[in-house]
Amino acid sequence: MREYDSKAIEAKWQEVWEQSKMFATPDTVEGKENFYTLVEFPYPSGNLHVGHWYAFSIPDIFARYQRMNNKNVLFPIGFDAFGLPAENAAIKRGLNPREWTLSNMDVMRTQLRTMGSSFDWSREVVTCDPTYYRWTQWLFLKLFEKGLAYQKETPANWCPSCKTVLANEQVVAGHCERCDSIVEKRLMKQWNLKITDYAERLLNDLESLPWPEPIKEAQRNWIGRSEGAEIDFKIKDSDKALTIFTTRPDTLYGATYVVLAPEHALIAELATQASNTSEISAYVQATKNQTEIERIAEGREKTGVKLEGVMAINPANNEEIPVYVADYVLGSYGTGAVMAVPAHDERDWEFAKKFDLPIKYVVAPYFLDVTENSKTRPGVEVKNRVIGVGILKHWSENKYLMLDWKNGWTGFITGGVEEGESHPDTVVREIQEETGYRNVRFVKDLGGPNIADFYAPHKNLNQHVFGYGMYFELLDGEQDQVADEEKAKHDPVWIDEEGVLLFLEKGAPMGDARYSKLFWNRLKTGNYVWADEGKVINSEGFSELSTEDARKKITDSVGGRWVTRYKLRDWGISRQRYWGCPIPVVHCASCGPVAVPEIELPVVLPEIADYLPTGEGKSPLAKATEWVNVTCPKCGGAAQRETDTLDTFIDSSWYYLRYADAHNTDVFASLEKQKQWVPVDFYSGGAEHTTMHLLYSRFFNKALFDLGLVTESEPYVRRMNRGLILGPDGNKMSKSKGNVIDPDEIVRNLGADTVRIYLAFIGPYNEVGAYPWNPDGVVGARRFIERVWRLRDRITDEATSIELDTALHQTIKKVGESIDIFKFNTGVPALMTLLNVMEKSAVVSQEVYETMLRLLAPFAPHVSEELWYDLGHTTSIHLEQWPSFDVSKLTSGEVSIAVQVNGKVRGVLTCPQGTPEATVLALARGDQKIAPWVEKGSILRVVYIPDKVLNIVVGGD
RNA sequence: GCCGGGGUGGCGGAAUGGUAUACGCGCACGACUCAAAAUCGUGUCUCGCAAGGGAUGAGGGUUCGAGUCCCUCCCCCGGCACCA
Repeated sequence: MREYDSKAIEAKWQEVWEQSKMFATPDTVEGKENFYTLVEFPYPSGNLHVGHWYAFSIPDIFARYQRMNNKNVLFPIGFDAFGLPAENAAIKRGLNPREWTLSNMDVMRTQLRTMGSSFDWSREVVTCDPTYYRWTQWLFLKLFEKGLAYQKETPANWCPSCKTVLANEQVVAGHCERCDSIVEKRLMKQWNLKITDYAERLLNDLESLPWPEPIKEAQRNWIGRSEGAEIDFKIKDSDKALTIFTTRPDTLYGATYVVLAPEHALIAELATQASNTSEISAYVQATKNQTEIERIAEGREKTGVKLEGVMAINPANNEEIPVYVADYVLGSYGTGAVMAVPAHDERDWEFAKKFDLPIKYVVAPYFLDVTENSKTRPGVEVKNRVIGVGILKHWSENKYLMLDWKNGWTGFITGGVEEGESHPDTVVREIQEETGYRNVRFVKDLGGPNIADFYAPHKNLNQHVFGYGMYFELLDGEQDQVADEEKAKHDPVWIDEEGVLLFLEKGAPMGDARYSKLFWNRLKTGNYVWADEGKVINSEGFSELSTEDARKKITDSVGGRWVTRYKLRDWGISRQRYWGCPIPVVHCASCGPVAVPEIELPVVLPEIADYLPTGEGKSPLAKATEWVNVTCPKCGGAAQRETDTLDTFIDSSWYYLRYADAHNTDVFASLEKQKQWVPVDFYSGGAEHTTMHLLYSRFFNKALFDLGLVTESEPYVRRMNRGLILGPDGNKMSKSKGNVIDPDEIVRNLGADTVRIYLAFIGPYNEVGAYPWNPDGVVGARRFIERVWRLRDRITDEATSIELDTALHQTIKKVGESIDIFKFNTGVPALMTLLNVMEKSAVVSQEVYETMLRLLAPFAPHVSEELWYDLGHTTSIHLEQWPSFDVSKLTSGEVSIAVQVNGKVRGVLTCPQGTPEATVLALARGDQKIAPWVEKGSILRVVYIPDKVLNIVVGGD
């Protein structure tokens, strides 16, 4: 047979499929279910890279598979064509952004075809085309009418290089996501969408979506729902009060100062009351002008200024506490003011340490012992005990003194505090009594109390213990005699630093071990903050309540309000750019912002000569004065068009709807067509869009749903984030590293089918992995196709072996399952394994070979088509049905059973399928390899997993 | 720091709690060839002559049986950056 010429074959079939419009999708097909497979559409950057191949050619396998399973599959494609790169090209190279974009799209269309992808090009959507953005504008106006789009003067992220505003989400660690410049803050009047109105629904509706849990979790965190209390703190000598938000009102008694965000509205008023007005305004001014990056560069060192002479009153205990302004409190979250509880919040702790503010402990770590031996016993007397826990260091070595109790317990030196005795005195006394050491120096307090409940068997008491930790150093080894009575109870042992925690965990009652460990960690790390739950202490009538219990009770007692807050902020959608969808609004001096009448849509983006931003934060469109100046649609007076354009995330928030009805000139998508296709059955895209595009799009869809414009409240049924293809060196591909793989070149040399097979094979597509491109590995994929090609010459009409038949049916099952769950990296190997069996078989029937070709067709569409026709068929293999497997042919009737003795495999028996346990056992005992192991003892138990494993448990002797 | 995902041969990776290392790459040897490439065949976790032992980041646990489930710890990758 002739050579496998991938280039000629692929060109030929791509042409045939295109001419015959094989993949144009009708809206309905008799007897077929509709199935909508969507891949995030590309930005027309100019060139397809390997990442695009991974993004589009792999879901193409899935689309083709669904078609062979009798589905009417919509697999559309288009371009997310508005965006900054076009504008940058215009500015830097003097090109026309539209022409730049359109010519890039032409190049990419050609490249996309070389994949052999089965896109329906007849529904192509291009967001910069007026026939598309007409509807983007129309939908924006619907949201505007509904009150979901509004203008707001807000501090915006300002990129001095792009001369444009960025969304919070587009700022990466203080830098512009696109150009990497340092981002500043600037006040601007901008359009926003009220996504926060939908926070609750966006969160709750995640519940029933069959998405991967990590994606749902990321959205939950992004929405950031938290419940807490709003509590008013009165200002002394003033009728004012400030409202703080806290998720931990249970720590109210520990609040020792209050902090306002620099943006807080009350600062101006309070500053006049303070004696250091100018210092305060200087600080506020300084933080305002600070860029995000400067805040980070500060190394997170806390800064702030006290409002001298201004005191707030803690409503819980009426204590007067100072008020600070500090930038570690954010104006955009909660109420922009917090109560600071340094004992139970890391940030407050740092700030309090720096400004020497009081620290008050109001939550005790609480440990309830749940181990069998020492959990509290019902009906047994409960005794309160205050104990001192002493960590004692050796006088010359890095070792610590611990007790090894005869009852199996372990721990530091501890002792009950007696009436009138100080905590350190207790521990010093215990050290002398229990170990005889005399010369001890108290070094520092390790805090407390930590509370624990456990059962003490030697006293037959339930102990309710308040533990206080202390650190001591031994001055020398001078030692008294220890009483015999003490010696009988425990041995003192010196444990080196690394061994301390291990020794504790070995035998201490769990409660004891955990609070002892806490004291140890405080000693080693200096971190005294307890931000977790526990028992409330030092809080008047609320002491001894669990923190959870105390939250609402303390809130109620001070007249606080229980509220729900979200991290999610409204979506800023104004962009001071040219190359975007014009916002269809006219600003009138007397009527305010007025919607452009529907009949005048689209507001067409005018051609302009100069694409540079004005530099004052206005879009270059502001320079198109003829376009800008219009009459007000409402009053007929002079008015100006809005010159900002829309965030491109708006364009991509509804494109999946347009694919369902791409050519409709009356509506953006008719309800009838929507019902046929929406929701999207499967949506594949990049992990970077988990919280941006994916959340925006869900919001947009829900808003349209409420307007009766769409039929589904969730747009995407199944979602998968794909991974990344790295360069051969294991790094992200980049021109500077010189590790970029050019797919065009590889397709030219090895063929599109080879690249598809290799990408499918490289790793699991259902996980967000990163897979290095291995140039040798690609050759393996090519070799596989060539072997399939060569095998064609060996096919005959004779019947094939049972062995081959079994392998075939197993492969049908395996490959289908692998595609269903997007683990193509197990499907391709299954095909390779089948090929290995076929090559070794004396006879390969045409039927078996053709079945194998059908399994291969979604992966390698060109070569399978070529071979299919070569075998005499006159219609495309891609119109064939996916083969079905026969359950009875999945095994050859013989199975190999692993025989284990005490869990270790000692031999393998080949038996007819369904052999009963007794027979297998008898065979095992008669097997000369297995028998000696069985005979080593008497059989205690036999576990038999039919057709798989026989485990013989042999006992003692 | 917080959140999420992972640690299995030389490499990419496979494995409903049931014979760990499928499949591919690489490597070694052999066949074909004057020779090479291509192709085909055999081998390839590790220690051991063998019988057998040991390995899925480390340590413990549950189980007849653990890469898989539970606990403690270490390390790597991705995302977010003071969210009260």
